[in-house]
Amino acid sequence: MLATLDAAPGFASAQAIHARLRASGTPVGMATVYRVLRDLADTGQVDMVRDDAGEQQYRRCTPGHHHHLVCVACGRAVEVESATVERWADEVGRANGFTGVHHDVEIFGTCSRCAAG
Amino acid sequence: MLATLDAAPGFASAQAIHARLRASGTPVGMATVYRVLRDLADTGQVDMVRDDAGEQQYRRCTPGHHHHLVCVACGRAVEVESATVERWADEVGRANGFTGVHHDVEIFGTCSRCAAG
DNA sequence: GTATAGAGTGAGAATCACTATCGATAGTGC
DNA sequence: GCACTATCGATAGTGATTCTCACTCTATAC
Repeated sequence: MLATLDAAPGFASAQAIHARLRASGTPVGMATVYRVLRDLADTGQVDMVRDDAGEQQYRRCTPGHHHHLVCVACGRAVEVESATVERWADEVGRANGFTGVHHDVEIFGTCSRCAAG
Repeated sequence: MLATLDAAPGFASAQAIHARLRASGTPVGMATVYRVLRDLADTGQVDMVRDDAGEQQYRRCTPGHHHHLVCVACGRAVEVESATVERWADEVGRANGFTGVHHDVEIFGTCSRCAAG
């Protein structure tokens, strides 16, 4: 399961993971895929986000707070950390009287490999 | 339709908008709500995001690029602009060889009114 | 004033991702 | 070997969204 996630370059949808497992000869059920993915997401071993189509996308991640730079063409994702944004988000929240502030940041673009053709 | 969106303090789900319209005596169909919302989103008159439950949330927005500071308790949303993040996102994209870079940023927290009780 | 074409609408069916349930099976301790 | 438990896969169910289609309303031509 984790191996399958590792094999993917970027984000993979639950549907895609299920299909890939079946294709590789593992007759795993939809329910199991969702169960395992939810557990992994709970324990912070994978990142879970919703895409525009409403599908849940999972990705093998290093633990800890970070953001992603995602290629819109191939789905490859680069992990990004920045004290700048963390500080900015905190400040914006505080300036508006918000408490318990957290944030989501995603950067999209076309990676050099895809841009090259 | 726009008036109904304007009446909401923050984000409103398609379901909620539909319910509110029906409640206010406008026997509008689900299909129409989604049609209009999609059109409005296409023309940039409303912002469309997906929440964790996979529902589409719509919000009346000022046109142009900006981000939101959203109260997790009441849903109230404050529009936020910052050259800092724009610059940072561009830089991160460029540093990793990405082109056509854009980004999504959402900040969450509890607003002072909700924190007060 | 009447007929017709066209766009827009609402109700309900269909679809899709996801979740809950349930019976079957494998594993464990006695 | 037997009873119990945990886990799994299949399947039915759920809820949001989209599609379909018949209907209505408006504008235009006659």
